[in-house]
Order: sequence, then C-alpha cells, then structure tokens
Amino acid sequence: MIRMTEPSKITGVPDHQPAAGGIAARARASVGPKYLSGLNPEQREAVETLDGPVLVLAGAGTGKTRVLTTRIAHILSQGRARPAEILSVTFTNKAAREMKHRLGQMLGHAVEGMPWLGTFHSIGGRILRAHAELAQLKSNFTVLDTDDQVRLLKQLLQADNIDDKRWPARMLAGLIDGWKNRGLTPSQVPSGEGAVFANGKGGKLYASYQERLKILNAADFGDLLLEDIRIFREHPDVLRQYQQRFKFILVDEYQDTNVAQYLWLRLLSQAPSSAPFASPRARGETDAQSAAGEGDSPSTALVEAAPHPDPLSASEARRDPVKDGEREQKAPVKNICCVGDDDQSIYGWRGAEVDNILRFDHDFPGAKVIRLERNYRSTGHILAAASHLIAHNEGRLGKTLRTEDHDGEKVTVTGSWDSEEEARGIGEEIEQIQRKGDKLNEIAILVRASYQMREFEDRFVTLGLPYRVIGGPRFYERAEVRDALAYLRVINSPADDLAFERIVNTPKRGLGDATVQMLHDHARKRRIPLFEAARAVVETDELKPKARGSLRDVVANFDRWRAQREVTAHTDLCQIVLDESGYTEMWQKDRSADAAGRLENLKELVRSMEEFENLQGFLEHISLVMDRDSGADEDAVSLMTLHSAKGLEFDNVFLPGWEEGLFPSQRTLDEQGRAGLEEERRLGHVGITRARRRAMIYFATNRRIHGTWTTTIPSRFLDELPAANVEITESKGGSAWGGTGGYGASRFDDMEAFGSTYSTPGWQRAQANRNRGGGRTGGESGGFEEQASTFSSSSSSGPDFGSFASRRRGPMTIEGELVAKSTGTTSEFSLSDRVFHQKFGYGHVTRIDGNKLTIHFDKAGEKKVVDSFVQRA
DNA sequence: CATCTGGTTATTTTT
DNA sequence: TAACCAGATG
Repeated sequence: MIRMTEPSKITGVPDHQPAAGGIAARARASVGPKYLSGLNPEQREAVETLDGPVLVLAGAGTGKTRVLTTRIAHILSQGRARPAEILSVTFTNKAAREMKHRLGQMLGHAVEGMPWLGTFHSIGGRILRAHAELAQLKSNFTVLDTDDQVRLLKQLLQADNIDDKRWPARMLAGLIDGWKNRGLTPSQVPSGEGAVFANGKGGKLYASYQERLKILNAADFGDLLLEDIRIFREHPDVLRQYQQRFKFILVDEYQDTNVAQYLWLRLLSQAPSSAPFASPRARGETDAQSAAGEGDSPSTALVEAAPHPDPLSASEARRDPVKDGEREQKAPVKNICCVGDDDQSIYGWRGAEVDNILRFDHDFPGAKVIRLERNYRSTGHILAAASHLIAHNEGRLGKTLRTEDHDGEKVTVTGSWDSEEEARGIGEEIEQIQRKGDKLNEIAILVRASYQMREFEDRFVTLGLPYRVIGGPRFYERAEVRDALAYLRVINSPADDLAFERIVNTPKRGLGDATVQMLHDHARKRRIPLFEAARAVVETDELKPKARGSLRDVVANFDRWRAQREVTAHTDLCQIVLDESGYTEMWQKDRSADAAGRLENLKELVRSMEEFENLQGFLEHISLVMDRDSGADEDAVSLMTLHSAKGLEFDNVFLPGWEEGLFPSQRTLDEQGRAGLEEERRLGHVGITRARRRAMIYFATNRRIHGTWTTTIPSRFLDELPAANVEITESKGGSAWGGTGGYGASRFDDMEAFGSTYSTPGWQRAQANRNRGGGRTGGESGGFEEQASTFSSSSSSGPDFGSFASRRRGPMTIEGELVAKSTGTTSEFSLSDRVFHQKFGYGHVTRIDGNKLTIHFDKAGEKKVVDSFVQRA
C-alpha cells in the first residue's frame, strides 16, 4: 500500500534516527509489510536507513537488487515519498527493467508511477528534453550513437584538412567521450590534453563538434548528462526544481559511475534549501597537474584528508580539477543511497571512477556504510577461491564474503595443450553435465576477449550443442536497423543530415560520393539541410540525368511518406518506407549468410515500434532503450565475455584462457599498470562469483593469436587461488573425432618440454600437481602462496566418446536469436547437395558421416556440421 | 559509380 | 588468420 502522507519532515538535513526512531520504524514495519521479512540484519538496515547518505557495499550475490527494490517499497509504504519523488538510476536498461519488474511484484501492482526509475542516460535525456532550449537544442533533438558521432567527426576532420589516417576520427571520438565522462566541456579541457590530437587541434575540434551538434539538433550520449550538469550550474532555479522533486535518490552499481555521473548525482542530491549553486567557476586554465600538486589549499587539504590511502586511484582522481572543486562543496545532502561493490568495478577503461565509491564517505559526510557480506549464491569453495583472489588487491574497501552453504566442489584448474583441446575438453564436460540432467541454461563460458568465442562456437557447431552468444553488437547498432532508423529520422526531421547521408544511396541508386559532395556544397552555400539542397538541385541540371532522376525519386518519396505520416500508423509507415524505398528488396536479393537474419531484425524493429505512441516518441527513445532481452527460452549454453557476465549467475561456469597476456590482458597491464592489473583481478573475481555450484578454470599452453601459434604461460591469478579450495585436474578432450582411445591423455607431458623455461608459480603448481603432489620446481618466485604440494590430483571418469549420435540436439541461437531449429525430420542429404547454414552461408556437401556432414562453404571453407543445422538451398 | 585489392591491425561495452 | 578500410581500377 502506498500512503500519500505528506513527507514534510524529511526534506531537511540528514538526521540519523537514533534508536528510538529505528525501533518505532521497526514496530510499524513488523505489523504490515511482509517485504521486510526474510531480509538479513544488514539488508534490513540498508532498507530501513532512509535518512542521510547511505553506501551499501554489496558483494557478489548478496542480494543487492533485493535491497534496492525493497528500499523503494519501504519508502513508499512509509509514506515518505510518492513514486514520482524517487529518483533511481541504473546503468543498463536491463537493470532498470529488472527493478521495475521486481518492484511490481513486491508492490503487487504495476510500477507506472515510478517515472524516474531508469538509466542515467534516459533520465538525463529526459531532463535535457525538458530544458532543451537552455542547451541550444529543440526538445525533439536526436540522440547520436557512436557511429553517427564518428561520421560527424570525420567530416570535421576533412573540413580541417587533417589526415584521418594519422588522426583517426575514432580516436578523437574516444577523447571527446573521455572528456565528457569527466564532466569537461570544451573550455574546461586542460590545454595539454586538448593538444594531444592533431598537433594541438583536439580542443578546437571538440568545440566545433559541439557546435555542429547544436546545428543538427543532436546530442551524443555524453551530452545527456553533461548538458544537464551545465544547465544545473547555470540555472540554479532549474536545479532547485529537481532537488525539490527528488526526496530520495537510489543508485545502482555505484562503482561504475564516472565523474560526470558523480557530478550529476551530487548536484541533485544537495538539499534544495542550500544556497544557489555557485555559477560556473572561471577555472578554464586550471591544469590537472597543478590541482594534483599545488592546487588551492582546500583542494589539497581535501586530498590529504582522503580516508583511504589508495595509491592506485589516488592520482587518477586528483588529476581532475572540476571533480575536486566539486567535492569541496559540502552542502547538506539529502537521502541518497548508493549500492555497489568496489570489487566488481571493471569499467575503469570506460571512464568509471572506482574512486567514487572508495571516497563515498568523504564526498557525502556522515554517510552510513553498510556491508552486505552474506552470499546467497555460491558454495564455500567457490566463494573462498574468489575472496582469496580479490584479497590480492590493495585499492579496496574490503569485505569478507561468507556463505552458509556447504563447501561443495572445489574450483578446478585444468591445463590443456592448446586452445582447441581446451574447447574440446569443455565441450565434453558440458556433455557430461547435460547427461546428468542439468540444464544447458545453467552453463556459461566466460571469456576475456571475444575472439576466444570462435573456438567454442566451432566446437559446439560440430557437436550440435545449442549455444547462445550474449552481448556483441547491440540491436540498434546493426547496419540494417540503423538504416531503417535513418529513413525514419529523415521523415521526422528533414534537417537530420547524418541520417539523410546514410541512406541517400542505400540501397544503391547511383548517388555516390560526387553527388553527395555536390549536395554538401549546395547546403553549405545556402545554409540549408542536405535534404532541402537535394530538392533544389533536382530542379537544376547540375547533375547527370541518371543521378538527377534518382535523387528526384528520393525527394518525392520522402515527401509522400511525410504526407502519409498524418494518416498512417507509424508501424505501417515504417513497413511502407522499407518496402517502397527498395530496402527490403535489397536484403531479399542478398544471398549472403546473414541476410535472413537482417530481414528478421527489420521485422523486429517494426514490431518494437508498437510499444510507442507515434514516430516521434519512438525515435526519442529508440537509441536509449533499444536492447534485446536475449530470448532465453531455449535451453542453450551461454557464451559471453567476463564483462557481460556481470550481474548474471549460473550453476556451472567455465573460465577458459587464464594465461598471461590474455588474462590478465597484456594491453591493460601496459596501459594501466598496477591499476590495470587490479581491474583484471576484479574481472577474475566477477567470473568466479558467477558460479553457484561449479567453477572450472582452464589454461592452455598454446594459443593462436592473430593467426600465429604462440606459447603462453599460466595466469598469475592461478597462483593467487587458495590451494585448499582448488583442485588441479587433468585435461580431458585430448582426443575427440579421432577417438585415439586414450581419453584424457594429459598433455602436461608436452608442457614439460617447455618446463625449464618457465618458473611462474602457476606453472610450477601445474608441474607439482603433475608429479602427484611431489617435487616443487624451485623458482625465483617461489614462496608466493606456494602450497602446491597440498593439491590433490583427481582423475574423474572419462567422457564417453561413443555417445555422439545419441546426444540430444536443440535449437541453436546466436546473439540471443534462434539460429536454427532442429528440423526434426530425418533430413537426408546427398553428396554435393547445395545447402544453407545460418552461420556459414551457402555451400555444398562433400562428405556424409551419419548425421555429420562435411560441407564446403563458399565463404567459410570446409566445416563439419551436424545435419540439422543446415537446410537445402 | 561500383568493384576489387592490398595494406593495416588486432581487448573489454553501455548508453 | 580474418576483417575492415582506403585507394586504385574497371
């Protein structure tokens, strides 16, 4: 029940209710709300501590989302705020959806009354639309994604005669993104940093990029927050309006926030009664270095008073003058609750500031820090292994995860000769799990880099094992979706030059670079959008008849579609546009492997439009909320990167590729040094803690990198695992198709050949195990967690190689979409049959071996495939 | 204007 | 190795 009590008494400064208040609240709570029952004491405290800033350090699997949603339910049922007075932000749409869903379940009714529950960007965008004119935009501005961004920058570089080979637009986009992440407008970029691009032109380009955005009536993702911040600073009245509205603020995954998000939150979380916020400081030239070293005294004092002596991120944080300046503002803060886990901060490379969470109690004075350390997910061994690994990090707040679950199985570490054997071994292990009756949905393979996936995909295709790739290109990033959207954008806003340019010649209509260049000249001369330029040019004879005719058709088409817009439902309009423009036809005629999928995506796009009122509404939200919840209905193994595994859990988790250079990634080590190493370690921690029952780590001695076989050494992280909770197993899958009889012939034998050159503890451990708990190879790094001799060697019973054909085959999915359904029929193929495979395209059968076909694909070459995955072409 | 070819370059990803 | 892009060619 939501009572609409006037929550007048809480608008003030933090008042941590002493015992009496707490008990009263508890007494009230124990009567009605059943949502509080079942919470452990820490969770309950996190839910019930409503006043003042609260940081909830929620370790993996400790019920973070539950606390967040219960807290909202609690606020509502206590009558402390109405739904529209609660701001709760997440990073991903998925997380936002999940919260809405669970809140709906908890409150027993839909959560339509929570208008301010969403991602940073969608809420930032919403605020920006409401005050667009203060940012020189119209409220119907377009949100540009990375692709548009880069194309726009490319144009700017060309206009400035900058060699975009030496200074790629992508790089500039990255820089600008970084600046925006740090809350820096063009004038605030430290001059030294702006100069690194194109011999000093970086800063200027950023400025002209922003100008172009205004002309195009567009904003990029960064602007959705940065422009808010600027508006808040320049218009205290606007800021106060939001400060007054939001009685409570909740933030999910706080460890992932960047500086801009921090500033945004900080501004909104100040009590509205506080003095108007300082107008933008004239600190344009303040340099990072000066702030770090000899900045103004408050800043320095603040830095030195930092509660956690964190050598890693300290320098990072201090280099940012705006941030430090902001941190000085110690205005009263209202009720903000941030939930996060510093041990799961894995997006530093994307601008996330671990420091935000490490310094929370400093930024929000009087903050209450609550640790959730009881893990409800994993077994004892898994938790111990993960905890032990992460304990090697220095820059952390420190938590001790505990579980009341039994120890379960030890985490296994398996060495393989090469990555192919690794894939085979994992494939066999999966089949064994499957035979035991476990669901494939409860199995995940988590890799460090996406190129590792290929080997598994190939293996699963041959085995006929259904799998699903999670992550990868987002739906709205796909070329066909973006093309379709571009058509709609041009209809909606004729001034959208980027969209127009994208589709003038898609499908091919003989309007190439020359024509487009001409239109550009025209447009610039007359200061009109490209579309209008096209309309004008068609009337002249500047173009060759062929191009002129095509262009005239394009203009006429758009005019017609715009007219139809008034009388046609937007979904129908989209279908009409796709058909009449020849776009659908273009893909229908395309014979490549993914054409069918693209057409499917277009259908999906039209379907997804139904959720919106009209074209305008659809376009406003599409770039912000368009993601696809991977249809997880089918039982399939999940294949994804460690990064995209965050927040998920599985009974069985495979962690292949634990080798130096790959994991931890050499590049991260080179670029970020020790901070990078710690982030990689957190990644390992995230990986292990995804497992409920079994975590299985693998490393290979040889791996193909950029096409060449490279010998690798086991990851240092292996050495950081606690011996008592880990078991080294022998590699399985030493043979597969060949069926050499000797299954599991350990290839550690082969490793010995390389042995003498390696002395890392991890390798030593592997060696030690191989020698049956015996002799430890001496090495310079010995003594580092060296307990190898306590390891037990196990030889689990071997996989049954004979059961191939009896293996059940299910539908296979790629990127969450169904790739192929088992035909169910006894499809018989003959030699040289022309066939089609969803992943490999067209080809012909060259060999038949039961239900296993060898097919020579036109593009992909020779592959072995199970017959149900191909169809007659 | 479209297609072909060779040179280049290789994380992690959300919005 | 393979995928992508820019410039040269047809």
